[in-house]
Amino acid sequence: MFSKTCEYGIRATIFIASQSYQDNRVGLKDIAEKIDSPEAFTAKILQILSKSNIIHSIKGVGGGFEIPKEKMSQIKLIQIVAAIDGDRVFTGCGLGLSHCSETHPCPVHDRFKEIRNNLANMLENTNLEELAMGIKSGDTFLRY
Amino acid sequence: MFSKTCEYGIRATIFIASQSYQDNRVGLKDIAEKIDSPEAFTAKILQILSKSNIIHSIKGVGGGFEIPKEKMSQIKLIQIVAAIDGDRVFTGCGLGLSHCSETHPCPVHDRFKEIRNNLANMLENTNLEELAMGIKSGDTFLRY
DNA sequence: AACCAAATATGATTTAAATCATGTTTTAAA
DNA sequence: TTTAAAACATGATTTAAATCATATTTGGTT
Repeated sequence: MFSKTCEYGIRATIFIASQSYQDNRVGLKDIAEKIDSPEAFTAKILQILSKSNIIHSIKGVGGGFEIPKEKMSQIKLIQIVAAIDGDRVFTGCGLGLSHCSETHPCPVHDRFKEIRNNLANMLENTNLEELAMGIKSGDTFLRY
Repeated sequence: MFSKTCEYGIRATIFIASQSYQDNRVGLKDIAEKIDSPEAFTAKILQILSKSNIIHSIKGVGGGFEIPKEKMSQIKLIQIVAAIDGDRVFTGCGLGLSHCSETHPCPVHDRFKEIRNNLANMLENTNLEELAMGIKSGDTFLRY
C-alpha cells in the first residue's frame, strides 16, 4: 500500500507526537529504536518530514524533533503520506495504466475508485493526536 | 497496491478472457502487445496463472492461452491476486509491523482493516466475465 | 573561543522487484 | 519423421527502493 519510507515516516511521526504530548523532545537514535527502523534511513525520512513542516527539528546539543501540542490535532495522516509517497496512492491506476481516467478507464476503474476514496477519507479524517493517544495509553504499538 | 507482476497478470487474464469469449485462443506475443507489457516477463506470469489453473495453456503449433467460457463467471479477481501476490494485500500491516494483530495492533489497525475488507470484498465479488465484457464492448481498456 | 552533541547533506552500497536472454519441450502440420 | 511454432524453464541483468556510510553544519555549554 505505502512505501516502507512512508511506513517508517508515519511511525516516526506518531512516536514524536506521543513524546511531544508530554513535552519530551526526542532524538534520531531514540526514534529509530522505538519504531524499530534503520537509523540512517530514518534520518532521511525525518528530513523530509521536517521540510514538509510536519515535524519541527532543533539542531545542536539538546536538539531533536518535536511537534507542537496544539498542531497535533490539525495534522492528518494524509499530509504525511502525501509528503512522502505523493498522490500515487490516490490517483494511480489499480492495473498500472499510465493514462487511466474517467474517459479512458481500466476494467476496474470504478471499483478501485471507491476503495481509494475510502482510503483517502480515512487518511483525511485521522489526526496525529488520536494516534498518539493509543501509543501513550499502551493500546497500540509502533514496533513488532 | 499490487505488484506490477500482479497488474500485468490481471490485465493478461482479462484480455485472454475477452478473446476466449469469442472462441479465440491467443498467444504470448499477442497478449503482451495488447496489454502493453514486456513479453518475456509476461511469459513468466502466464506460467504462474497456468499452474494456478486460472488460465489454460496449449503447447505446440496453434497453441496459446484460453479460458473456458463456462469458467469465466466463476473466476474472481481475488484468485488472480492471491496466486501472484499472496495474501500480503489482505493481511499485511498498514505500517509495516511484522506482528500486527488484534492483540498487538498498530495505531491504524482498525482503520486499515476496514479498507482492506472493502478491497477483499470487491475482489471476491468481481468476476472475469464482467471485466471481459467491458473490453469487448470498448468501454474499458487494457493499455495506456 | 573551543568543543561536543545533535541535525543535515550527499553519495555509495545492497537488496528485491522487474526485465531480459537463451535454451528445452511439446505438438500440429507438411 | 522432420520442421516450425508455440509454451515452459532457468538463469542473468537491470532498475529502483531501501539501506549504509561519511562528512558538514548548527547551536548550546564550558
